[in-house]
Amino acid sequence: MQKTLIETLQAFVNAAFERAGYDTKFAAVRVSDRPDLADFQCNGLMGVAKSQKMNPMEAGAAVLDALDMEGLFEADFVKPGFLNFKATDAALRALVAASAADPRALAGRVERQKIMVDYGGPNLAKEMHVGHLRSAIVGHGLINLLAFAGHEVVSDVHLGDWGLQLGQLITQIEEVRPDLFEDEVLRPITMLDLQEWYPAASAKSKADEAFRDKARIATSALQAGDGRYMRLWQRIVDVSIASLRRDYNRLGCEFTYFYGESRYQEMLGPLVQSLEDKGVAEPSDGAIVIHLEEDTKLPPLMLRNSNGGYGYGATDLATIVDRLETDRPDAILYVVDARQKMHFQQVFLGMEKTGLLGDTQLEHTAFGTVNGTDGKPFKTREGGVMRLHDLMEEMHAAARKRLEEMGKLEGAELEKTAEQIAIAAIKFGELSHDRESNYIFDMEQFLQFEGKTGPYIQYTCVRIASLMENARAAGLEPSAFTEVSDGARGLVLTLDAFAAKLARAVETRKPSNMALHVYNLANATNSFYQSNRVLAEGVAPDLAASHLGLLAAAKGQLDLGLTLLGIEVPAKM
RNA sequence: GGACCGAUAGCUCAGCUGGAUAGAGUACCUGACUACGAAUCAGGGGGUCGGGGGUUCGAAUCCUCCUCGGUCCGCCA
Repeated sequence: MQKTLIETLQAFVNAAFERAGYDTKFAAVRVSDRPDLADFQCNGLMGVAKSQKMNPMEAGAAVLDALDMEGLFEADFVKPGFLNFKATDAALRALVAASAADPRALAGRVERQKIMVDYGGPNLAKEMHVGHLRSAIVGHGLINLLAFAGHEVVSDVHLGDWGLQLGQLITQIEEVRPDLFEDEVLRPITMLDLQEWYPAASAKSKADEAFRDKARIATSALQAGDGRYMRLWQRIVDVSIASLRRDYNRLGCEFTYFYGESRYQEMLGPLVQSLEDKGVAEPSDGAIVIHLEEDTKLPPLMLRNSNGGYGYGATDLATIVDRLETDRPDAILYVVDARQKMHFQQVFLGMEKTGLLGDTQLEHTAFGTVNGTDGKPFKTREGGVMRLHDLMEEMHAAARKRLEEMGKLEGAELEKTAEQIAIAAIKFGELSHDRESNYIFDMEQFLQFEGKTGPYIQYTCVRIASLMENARAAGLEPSAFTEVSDGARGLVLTLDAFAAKLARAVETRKPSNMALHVYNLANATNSFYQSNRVLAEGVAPDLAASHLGLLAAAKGQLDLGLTLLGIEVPAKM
């Protein structure tokens, strides 16, 4: 593994701080926010001065004196107490050489863990809509990043295929389409049907108490394994999963397991019973709950309601127990809406109290809600939710239109590329936002392919690839990067930041760190490309080959970064 | 009533453990295509970082109060 410039520099600075007798906690080196003055900076000397009650200038002089950077950096100590560093040409050349040889060379390694990512989490009988994008895209990006960083990753979609919602749906079908229960006339059920029945059932359940009771009874009957209900349920499952898989495939989301809540049904009774026997769970108002600590101010975790039905508190515990037994993960990440924060606090605390958890870490990798331009949860102009399928179609059509205008592609190739661009726009639009904050979904902005977008980054890759081809045709091949110019400096330093951004993305579970890095890299690449001609009159072959060498390194990292985000790079666009 | 999250340019968002002139994109204005691909690049205008107080040599960042949003608060998931 090749060390990055900043890692190398950090080691030098740490050593100097030690030699000067200062705590290395003050030695942190960062990318300079004043690129006109320096590549990297260390601000810790003012902290040293404070803690040692001395003048920062003295501390700076001491560190400067103790600093040995083997000719790779130049140091400068300025006014209030900033230690500025500039990488030498030799250091920049070495960095590009390593990155060009293998874009993965700069990435650091983590202590390998087995991490389970629970993402997706769609409910049956509902088609996916834009609200499902975040879990799908953030979750999938996270899987790629975690695996690339060296973790062993397994994933599970954790379908909402059980519980009252299904009881409601079945009750609704009983009322409007009793014929569907007759096995001999197996009429097909479509997503369109479910799309109609499900919201109706949900609304009726809120308004109509009699319906609600029937739905509860139906739920219990289903959970008890009633034959008629189970056969209907299975048909709903089949049609729903086909629809879900279609959308997930199109987004490129992969799952180790496509399990649902129903899988744990058999475990619920015995689990709750055993917890009751152990004294962890106890009766409360006719229900069975786990009381959480008083000082947490959390309500108790409900395991079984007063009707004898099991809720998702029990299901979530059973799911964890099952995962601990079968996969033995070191950590389970729940890529789930932030609105469920309290629920996960309850589940995690409840799980601890069972004594079954061991060393496994449970994390709620929460994300904010998707709002419309009015700041309220996203709705289309017609007031409904936008189907994910429709969003993808609209994006595809916009990309197709653009490609037709460009006139470089046609036929099947054009369609394939339009799809790659559409998915890139959607994914980057999602991934460039911090997952924890809410964000505003604006179709106008999604349809934008210029500026800070996925297609912009793809376009950068396509152009560099095209340049490489032209150069080869002209008899020019990339060589080692030797000609360090001011224009190249920014690009090299951006290449250097990859490892730190990757590490941060993995630590914080935020793919946005990588998304923004890839954008910065594309930006730096375009900037360099624009002002450093390769194939032009009067450009010396050595200089051109050196430029190509740098661009090759940039292209390698762009491709890698996009792959990690789950974004494909078209050959042409 | 309790708890959590948020408020940064007209709009959409970055800003890592407090640091040197608060950054992008978009929109607006200007310049660069007989093209190494203009889905690009270069430049310009635009900000009392929601408000008050505090800590500090130094605050968008930490503490506190207030205002305004959003979310959650035992038998839905």
